[in-house]
Amino acid sequence: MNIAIAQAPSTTSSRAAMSTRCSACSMHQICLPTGLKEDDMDKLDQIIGRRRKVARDTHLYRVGDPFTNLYAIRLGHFKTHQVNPSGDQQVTGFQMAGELLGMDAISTDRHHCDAIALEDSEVCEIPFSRLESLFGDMPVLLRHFHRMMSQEITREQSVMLLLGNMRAEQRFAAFLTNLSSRYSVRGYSSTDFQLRMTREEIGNYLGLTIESISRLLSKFKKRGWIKVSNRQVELVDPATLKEVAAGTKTCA
Amino acid sequence: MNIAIAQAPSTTSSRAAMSTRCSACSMHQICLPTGLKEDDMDKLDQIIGRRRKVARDTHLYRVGDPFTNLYAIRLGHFKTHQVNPSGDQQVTGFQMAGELLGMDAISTDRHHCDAIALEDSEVCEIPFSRLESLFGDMPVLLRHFHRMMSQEITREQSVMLLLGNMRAEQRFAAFLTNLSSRYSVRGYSSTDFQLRMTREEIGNYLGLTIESISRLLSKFKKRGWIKVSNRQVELVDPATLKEVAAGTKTCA
DNA sequence: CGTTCTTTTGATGATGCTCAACTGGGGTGG
DNA sequence: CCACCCCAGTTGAGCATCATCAAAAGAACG
Repeated sequence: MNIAIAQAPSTTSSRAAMSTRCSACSMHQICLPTGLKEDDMDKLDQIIGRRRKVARDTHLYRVGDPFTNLYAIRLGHFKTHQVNPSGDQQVTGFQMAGELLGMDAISTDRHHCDAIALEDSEVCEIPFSRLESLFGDMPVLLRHFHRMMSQEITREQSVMLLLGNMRAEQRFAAFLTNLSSRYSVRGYSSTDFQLRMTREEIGNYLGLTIESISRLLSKFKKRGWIKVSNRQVELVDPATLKEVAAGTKTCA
Repeated sequence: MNIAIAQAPSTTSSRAAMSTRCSACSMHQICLPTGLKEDDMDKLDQIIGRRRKVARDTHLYRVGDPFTNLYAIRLGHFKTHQVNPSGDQQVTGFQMAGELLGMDAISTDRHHCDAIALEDSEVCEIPFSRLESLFGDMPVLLRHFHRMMSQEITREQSVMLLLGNMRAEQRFAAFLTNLSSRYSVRGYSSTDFQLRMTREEIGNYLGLTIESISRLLSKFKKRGWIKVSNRQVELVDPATLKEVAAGTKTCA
């Protein structure tokens, strides 16, 4: 709960435009420009104002902030969370490179959640009104934008399934499996990765307590399904984890 | 779980185009054509192939069905649910007139959930590819479409908050309050309405059992917050219900 | 090397589930 | 018209899962 607001002297330099272009970005096969031809990608490049650094534990935006930009993650990891009237939070997602942040703000022109960097990260700032002005001439871009919004809807539906129907160990197995496949798509190891989030954040996301997460880690480790050392995780038996996630196998 | 597949002889007639137009529809202030001028609304009308009746307990679409249409609800109520590999379901939402169904299918061109009518209903079939062809010339339509997708994302986020953080009574109060405000927007009573869904469906949606729902109804009734007779509900003390939903008040 | 924060582990308890029996309304058929 | 059935819903008793509380151990950091 200790959100460091430290970002002091780097602010100006961090907002300076970096010369990186979509076509040179390793995420362009996943991110917004997917499917675009060279010249269309250039047009998109031109409206992307700046690449912005976001230091670990700092906010990219907060609930209530006016909505002007979508953000594409170039590098790093984020979490988003909602806050309800009585003050407790719900982590609604963990986002990684190539994913889009801020789509929930379109409906009301204000952000509905907080987005916070889990590590030092970089995002591309996409002014939404300028993006809209491109849609008329670039149906491919529009199409892919719709796919990304739709994908977000689908993702949230699976979280609803997870929170509404699954037991603790099933949720956690699903969580690990999900991370695994997302890293795999990005060309990283699907079996070895660092958890960028604390146990508390994982627990919050999965509707469980930090203690439960800790116990689940120990249990899975004892079963020989994973190896854990601090934040470093190795999925020793991904197949079994998938079965547990699917509910076809219980660890009694 | 008994899904009647009866719809036999009415099929052909039910799919016949009805002459109802967006401009004449009571939902056009809420639904897709929101904000459109007369002539733009006409263009939209022209691509909406048919108004289709969907009998109670029948599917509008199923998981895996190819995606060709979005559906705007003209009349009636629907539920959507997901099914996971081990066969159990999660109701992901209850939809009413003016709301859009099928947006989760855009990303993969296949439906990700089942949509089922809770009562005899009517939908407008919106061929998505034809809708896309309108976007170029009708920025207002595109804008509102984005708002509706974004709204769906926000809605699901609040369900995540509900499932992840709230106690049973809080969830149920939030559920009633949500229905109340949606009916209010549509010009119906915000305090008197029929539940179109079974206790089981409510429970599934809220991550609770049918027995819990029943007990909560009794408890709220005993407290004098609501009146219940079968599916008919009256919110006697909506203010308190909102407090309970917000978590500022517990019923110890 | 001490301080602080995160994580682990244990003991206890409450919330909501499971199982079971019962109630009541609506439809059907004798 | 009444008896019956069937299904949705209600209510109760016992129990499991996971939360809560507490304490100790381990990592991170100056």
